Amino acid sequence: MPRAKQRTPQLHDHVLSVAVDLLASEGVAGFTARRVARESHTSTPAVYELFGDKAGLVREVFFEGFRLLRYRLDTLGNSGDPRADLIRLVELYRSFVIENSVLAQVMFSRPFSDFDPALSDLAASSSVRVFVVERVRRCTTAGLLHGDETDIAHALVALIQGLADAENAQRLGSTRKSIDRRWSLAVNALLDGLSR
Amino acid sequence: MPRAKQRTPQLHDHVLSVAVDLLASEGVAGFTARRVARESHTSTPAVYELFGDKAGLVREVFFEGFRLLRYRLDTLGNSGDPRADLIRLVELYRSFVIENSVLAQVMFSRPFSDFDPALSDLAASSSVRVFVVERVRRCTTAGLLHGDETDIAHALVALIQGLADAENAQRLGSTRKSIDRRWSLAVNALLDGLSR
DNA sequence: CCCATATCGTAACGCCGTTACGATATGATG
DNA sequence: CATCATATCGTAACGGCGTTACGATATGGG
Repeated sequence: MPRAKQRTPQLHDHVLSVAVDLLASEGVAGFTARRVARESHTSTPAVYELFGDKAGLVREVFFEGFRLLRYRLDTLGNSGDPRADLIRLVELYRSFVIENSVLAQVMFSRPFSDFDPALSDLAASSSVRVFVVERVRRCTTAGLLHGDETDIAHALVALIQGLADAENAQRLGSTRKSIDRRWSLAVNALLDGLSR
Repeated sequence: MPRAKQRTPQLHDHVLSVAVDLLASEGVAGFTARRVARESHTSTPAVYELFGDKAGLVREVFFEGFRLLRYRLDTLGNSGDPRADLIRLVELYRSFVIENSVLAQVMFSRPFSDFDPALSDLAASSSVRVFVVERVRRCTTAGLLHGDETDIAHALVALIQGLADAENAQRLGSTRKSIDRRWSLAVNALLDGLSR
């Protein structure tokens, strides 16, 4: 028998964890398959056997991002005020995108011209939206919002995404105060407009 | 005296025009300095003398994008119904982003890990927002919207951007009908929420 | 002890961004 | 008219990337 295999699922997980860290620390430009391999103390062909190609590596980081966001959302409680809970959902979503800005780029933009999420990959993002839909439904059943929950969730998520992108690109304002004010204005206006 | 210069401002403009076309036709992955040079019937060092580096080339495409968007917006008339005009502004903005999706990526995402728009570059995007602010002001002075015009413009642009990104990524829905419905719901809800 | 073979990493290929540098063209000079 | 100085040009090089062919290697079975 030949030598024991080193390119195991364990190594896969280790490399993926290193990849997520490297992406956060070095940004999109520093994220190369060779670099990930070196940082993981393995060889480049090992990474290619484990992930197929660079797009495959990015895809798994993409999935990991949605998993992390979902974990964060799951910590949200239920205060009995569905609209206040929705506001806190927005704040959590915002803080995730701001704190993990490069990861969020991979999730919501396509900074690597390789990996273009196919429709099947988009299931990851819909798993997060399912969560939002559920919190929206609590508002509609309480009579605080009116309309289709999925449509409302799409609108809310799009607004959050647009605001977060603008904030990340320093397009939303120059002071923390003005940025906060615009977040609050936009989200409250959207919810107000949906409440009648 | 040495030979006549070929790397003139005229060549600069020609290369830029080729670059914009190449970006649209080949996407981010196919957009390389070498390729732009070849397509422009010139040499790679010529492109580098004219634009400094690849980031400089992308930066000029970025500016050109905002110029084109601004031209489109300038075609908007004044119907006497400021809110309806704002809706048409949204539709024009949307169609621009959808029709020029790769160009819009360069304007609003950072698909090239080189070029990171500095604060001075963001003046380009603010020139467009100034236009939006003006149309919002017509609503506020008519009593149709209430609040600071700049804040409202930021909220509206962020929503448009988020919806357009979602639509481009096929995240906003699977049918034209549902996508249109969500655009309409979101924009009208935001304006409704700002109208009191 | 030797061998078959699965597994490994070195090194190659073509492409990229970038630039050094030799080739070249052209007006000025003797 | 021949020579020269020099600004301008494009070829070709360098290192790094994604990707992979292939020779080296380790290890259980005969």
